[in-house]
Amino acid sequence: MNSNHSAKDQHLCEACLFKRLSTNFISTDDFCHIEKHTQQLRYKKGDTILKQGANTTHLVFLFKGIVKFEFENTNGKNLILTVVSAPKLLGGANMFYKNQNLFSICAVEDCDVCFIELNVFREILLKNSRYALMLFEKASEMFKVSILNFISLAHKQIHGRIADILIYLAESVYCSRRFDLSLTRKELADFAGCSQENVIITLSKFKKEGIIKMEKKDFEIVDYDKLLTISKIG
Amino acid sequence: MNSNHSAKDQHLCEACLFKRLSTNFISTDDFCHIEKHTQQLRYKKGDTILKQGANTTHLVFLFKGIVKFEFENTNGKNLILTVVSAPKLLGGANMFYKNQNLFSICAVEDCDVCFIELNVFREILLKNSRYALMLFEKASEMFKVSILNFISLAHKQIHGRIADILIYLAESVYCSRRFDLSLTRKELADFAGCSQENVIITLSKFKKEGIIKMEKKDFEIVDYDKLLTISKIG
DNA sequence: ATCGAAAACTGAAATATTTCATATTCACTT
DNA sequence: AAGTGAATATGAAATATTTCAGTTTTCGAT
Repeated sequence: MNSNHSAKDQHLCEACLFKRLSTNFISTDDFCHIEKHTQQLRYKKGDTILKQGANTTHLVFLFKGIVKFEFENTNGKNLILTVVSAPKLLGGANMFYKNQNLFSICAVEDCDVCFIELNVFREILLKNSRYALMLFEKASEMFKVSILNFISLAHKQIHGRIADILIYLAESVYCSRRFDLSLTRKELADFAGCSQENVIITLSKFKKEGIIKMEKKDFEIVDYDKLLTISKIG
Repeated sequence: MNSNHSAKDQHLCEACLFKRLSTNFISTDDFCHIEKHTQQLRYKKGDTILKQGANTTHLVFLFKGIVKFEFENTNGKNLILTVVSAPKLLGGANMFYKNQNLFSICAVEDCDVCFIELNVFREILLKNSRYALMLFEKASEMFKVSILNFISLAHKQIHGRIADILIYLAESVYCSRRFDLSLTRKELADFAGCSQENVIITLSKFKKEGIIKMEKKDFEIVDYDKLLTISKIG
């Protein structure tokens, strides 16, 4: 089932955003060292990129595609912690903690990623504290997003939570009020922490009230302000 | 109402855990530099130590007492993100992010804390990357706890959430199965993300079933295994 | 010691959410 | 082109949770 294979048409590191960002902080030599211990891979929609419970040995730079962070419960229930789109450095939360992956990272769209060896990366961080601090700021930013998700989940009802998710997807994942949703209704439910049926009912309601247009996977936020209001009142 | 005052009987830095931990990684000179830019303060139960929305200018080392991390919503609802007891370095999440406090930190027991100037601390981190990475690891650990809270909240019902909270308090805050709870029932509700009444009903149920003993603020976990089971099935 | 405000508690009604049963559509394989 | 399983959709019943109204208890300030 795991259909990744070394990408034939390798993206050149020259064009890579991560390289451009990094070489503002570290020497070209240091980046080359990272590059030597990096493997480029391609994943199909549905593939698992990092598996919950496995040892954290690599950092992942997502340079194309969309992934979900998914926590699988012992009783089979899933929870999606967040959804992010390229370009993004993944594993920030665990980046500096030698341990097991807290959650899985799965492709919800075809993805191209680079696997960077963590121990090599750590060496570079030790040599370049300014770089380390910059990356930690980025990780803190991700932490912030998680906290806000957490808050939404904790004291909003379904309408507010679904509104939050639609806003988040439009703002931070698809960067457009109209998008072709990569997630199933079930995955939306895992994201909102509710039942599938409740997602469907709520989306239908938003559609009836003219807040969104929705045709299968094709979504468009029509009344953004109303969505913000729903988010606010919870 | 803010009843903090410079502690008369200052704790000596010599005895401080934070100093002992730090000087494993940085020079005594560097630690003295931190010390010079540190202020020791005492807070009463109920006082706010760091205010949500204020600029993050200091790191806080809590060396005595218990605090809650509280997010205040626009519509007046509160959410407690976590509760931690001394000794602990607070502000790890925002530590390397020059910004506003995402949430308030309030004393739920009388607290003694040291305020450390963030810009001074940053300098030291830049000079001592090994120290920085060690602190990142600690911050990541806190992040992990938040994620697990988040998961509990997201797909457990009240029984499971209250069980989780009791386990957490016993294990990580009071370090004993019997404890004098510093939080009100309302605060427990803010922690569990539910109504006050629901907390009371659930605790009464646990008491009736012989899982806990509870007399006012005096709590004791009697049947720890049953609590674990409840936590597991959600 | 007393007063008043805040906290703890209880039961009933209202509301939100899940579960279950069933139908339809969609995507994909043969 | 037909068949299969997954995804989407809908309504009703069961369950969980909140809200409300009212009572008792606790705790700190005077």
